[in-house]
Amino acid sequence: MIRGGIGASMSFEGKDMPRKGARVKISDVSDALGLTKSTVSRALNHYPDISETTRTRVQAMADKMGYRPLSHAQAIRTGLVKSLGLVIQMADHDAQRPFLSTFLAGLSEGASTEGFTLTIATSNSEQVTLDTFKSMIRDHKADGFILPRTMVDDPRIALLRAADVPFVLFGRVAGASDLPFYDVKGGAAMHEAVQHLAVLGHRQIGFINGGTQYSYAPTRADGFLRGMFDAGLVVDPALMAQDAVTIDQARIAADGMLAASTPPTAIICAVDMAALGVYETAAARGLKIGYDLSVIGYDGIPEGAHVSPPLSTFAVDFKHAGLRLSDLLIRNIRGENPTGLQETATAQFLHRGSTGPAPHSHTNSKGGNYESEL
Amino acid sequence: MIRGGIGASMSFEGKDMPRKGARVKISDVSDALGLTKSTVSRALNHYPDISETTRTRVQAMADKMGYRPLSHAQAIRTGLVKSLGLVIQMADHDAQRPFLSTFLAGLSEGASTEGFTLTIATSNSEQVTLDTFKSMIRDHKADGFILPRTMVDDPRIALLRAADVPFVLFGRVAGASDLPFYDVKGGAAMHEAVQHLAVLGHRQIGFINGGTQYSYAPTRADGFLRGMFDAGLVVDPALMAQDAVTIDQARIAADGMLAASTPPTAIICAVDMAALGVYETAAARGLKIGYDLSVIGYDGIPEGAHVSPPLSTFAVDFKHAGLRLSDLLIRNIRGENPTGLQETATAQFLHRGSTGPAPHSHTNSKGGNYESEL
DNA sequence: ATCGTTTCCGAAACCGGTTTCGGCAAGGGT
DNA sequence: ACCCTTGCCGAAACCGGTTTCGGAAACGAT
Repeated sequence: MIRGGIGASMSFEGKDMPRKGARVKISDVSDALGLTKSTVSRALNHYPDISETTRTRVQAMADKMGYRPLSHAQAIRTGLVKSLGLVIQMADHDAQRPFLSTFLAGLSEGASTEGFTLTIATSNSEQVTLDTFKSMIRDHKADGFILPRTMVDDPRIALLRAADVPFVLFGRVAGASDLPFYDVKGGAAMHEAVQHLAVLGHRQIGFINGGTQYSYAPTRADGFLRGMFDAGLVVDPALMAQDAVTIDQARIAADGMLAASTPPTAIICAVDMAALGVYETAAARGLKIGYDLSVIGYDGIPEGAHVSPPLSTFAVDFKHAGLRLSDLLIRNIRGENPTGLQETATAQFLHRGSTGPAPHSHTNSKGGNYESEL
Repeated sequence: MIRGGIGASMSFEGKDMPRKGARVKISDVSDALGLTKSTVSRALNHYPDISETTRTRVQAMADKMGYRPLSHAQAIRTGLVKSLGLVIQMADHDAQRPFLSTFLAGLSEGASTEGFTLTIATSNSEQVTLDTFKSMIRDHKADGFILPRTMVDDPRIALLRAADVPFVLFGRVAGASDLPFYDVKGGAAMHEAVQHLAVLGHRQIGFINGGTQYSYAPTRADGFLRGMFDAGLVVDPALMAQDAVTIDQARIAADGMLAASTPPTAIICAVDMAALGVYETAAARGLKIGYDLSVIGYDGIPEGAHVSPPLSTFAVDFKHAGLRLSDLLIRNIRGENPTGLQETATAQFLHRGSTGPAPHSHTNSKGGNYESEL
C-alpha cells in the first residue's frame, strides 16, 4: 500500500516551524503558545476549566495560524463526523427532480454555515434505500439524516429510530408528534385553492391527488374537502382522483372526470405535474385552460411558467425548506428536544393564467362571502 | 461538552465478548483469532508479509463477524476519507437542473460500488465555488473532485492542480491532454444533425450555440461548421447565435434569425432549453415546427418529449456519465496514469417529430448522397 | 551442525485530535 | 499561620485504525 503523499517532503526547516503549505495541526498551535495540545483542545471547545484569559489567547492564535480541526480526526473520538446524510430515492415517477437542485442548495447552505457537509446517496427502490441507510449508519457516514418525501407508514422512520440516529422529516407524519419535521401546509393551500375557485363561481371542482403512500396526500385531500365544505359546495366522488403524479396518470384521471355526467369546470391538482397532464387532456378535448376549464397546481415547478396559459399554482420554497431542515437536523444532533424542532411554512399562491370565471356562470350569489373567510 | 453516547451502556458481559449491537472493531477480530490487530490490518490490506493462510483466515473471520473498518478512523492515518467531492454551481441559468438527479444517481452508484461516498456542496457564484473547493481541500472532505460543466478557461482546474488534488472533468478541455475526463461527443452530434437536415433538403440551417464560456461550445460549433461543409452547404453568419441557454435567450436569437433576409428552414440548438425557446418563437410567428421550421436539440431533457411536436434531440446518458466519472476519479485517486483515464461517449439521436422536409423543397439533387456519408 | 536468508508475525509508535485524572498554586475562611 | 477549596493547566490515556521495526522460527545452503 504505497502511496505518494503530499507531506512526504524532506526539506529541513526550523524544528518549531510548521512546514509551509502543510496543514496546521493542534500541536502547532499549542507549541506556538507554550501550552499542551490538551489545553488548546479544551480551550477551543469551551471547557469550563480553562480560564477566559487563555481561552481568548488560544482562540486568537488558532485564528491567526488558520487552524481548523480535522473533522474525521475528531470523529474517531467524538463519534461525530459533522455530516448530514441524504438518501434520495428516485424510482417510479421522479417528480422530485425539478426541485432537487434548489433543495440541495438549501441543505448545503444550511449545513455549511454550521460546519457540516452533505453526504448523499441515491437508490431506486425502497429496499435499496433501507440498505443504504443501514450501511451509512453502520459506517457512521453521517450524524443524522434528512428524510424527504415522508410516507404515511414510513419504514425509514422505524429503522432510524431503532438505530437511535437523529433525523428530520420533510413532511410531517400523523401520529408521531415527537419527531422533528419541517412541513409546508399543503392542506391550507388546497383549501385556499377551493376558495379561489368558488369566488370565481365554480361549483363543480375536481381534485386530483398525488401518491397516496405519501404523507402529504391525506393532508391535501383534507384541505380540499374542508375547503369545499366551507364554500358550501358538494363534493362529487366522480371528481376525485388520486395517485396521479405524472403527466400521463393525470391525463387519464382528468379525462375520466371530464367524461362524467356533471364534468368539473375546475380541477385542483395536488402536484404540478398532474396539472400539466390536465393541460394535455384539455388540449385533446378542445378545452381552453382558464376559460373552459380552470386549473390550479401545487409545487411551483419551473415548467409551469412556460405552458400556455401559465399555470396558477402554490409555490413551495424548496431552498428555504432545505435551509430549515438542515438547521433542525443539526439542532437535533446536538441534543435539542425534538418537540421543539417542528416547523411549518406556507405555500405561496402564484396567480397566473390558468384560472378564470366559471363558464356559463350564473354569478353565484355567495361569491362575495368567501373573501371574508380568507 | 457532554453528549449522551450510544455506547455508554454499563452492562456487564464476558470481557472478551463484544457487546451486542456495538460496532465490531479490528481488535475484536484480532482477539477472536488470537492475533494482533496489526496483523489483521495488514492481512486485510494485502500486505505481502502476511502468509496466504492467515490472510484467508483473517478475511473469513472478518466477514463472519461483519467487520468493516471505520473510514474516518483509517483516514487519519492514510489521509483518504473515501469520498468523492462535487461542487454544484447553480447560478445564472440552471440548465443542469433537469439532469442533476440522474447524474447524481450515476455518481452515487459508481462511488458506492467502490466503497466511496459522495460529498456535495452547492454555490451560486464562481468565487463561492472556488472558496468551497479550498475549504473542502483544506479540511480534506474528499479525496478527489468531479468537475461538471468544464469551462474553456476553468479556474477550478488551476486550483485543484496547485493543490495537487485528483479530479476528473465532465467535458474535456482543449490544451490539457494530461487530465482525466469523460466527455460526450457533442461535435459529432451537431455534425450528424446537419447531415440529417441536409438529407431532408434543408439548405438554410441556423445554429444556436450555448454558453461560450463552456468548453462544449466551441466543440459543438466546430461540429456544426464541419457538418455544413461536408454537406456542401454555406454557413450564413446571420444564422449563427450563441450564449443561448435559456428559453428566453433562445427565443430572441431565433427571432433574429427568422427576421433575416434568408431565414432558416431549420435550426440546430446546442442545448434543448434553447430548442424550447425556438418552439415559442415559432408559435409566436405562426410557424409549425417540423413543417415550416425544423428543430433539433441536444441533451435529451424530459420536457422535450412533452412539447408538441416532440423534440428531436441528441440524448445524453447522464446516469452513465456519472457512473464513468466516478470510476475514472477513483482510479485517479488510486494513482493510475491520468492519460489512461479519458473516455468519450456518443449522444444518441432521438428521431421524434420536430424535423421534416424543407418547405418549398426543390428536391435537392445532392440529397441522396449524404446517406452514404453517415 | 552452522550460518545466512526468508517468511511471518508481534510490539510499539503513529495519525490528529479528545477526555480523564491529578496536582500545583492562588484564594478564602477561621 | 493552617487547612480546604477552587481555578487552571499538564500528563497521559484513549479513539480505531495503519505502518514501521525487529526478531523468532523455518528454511536452505554450505
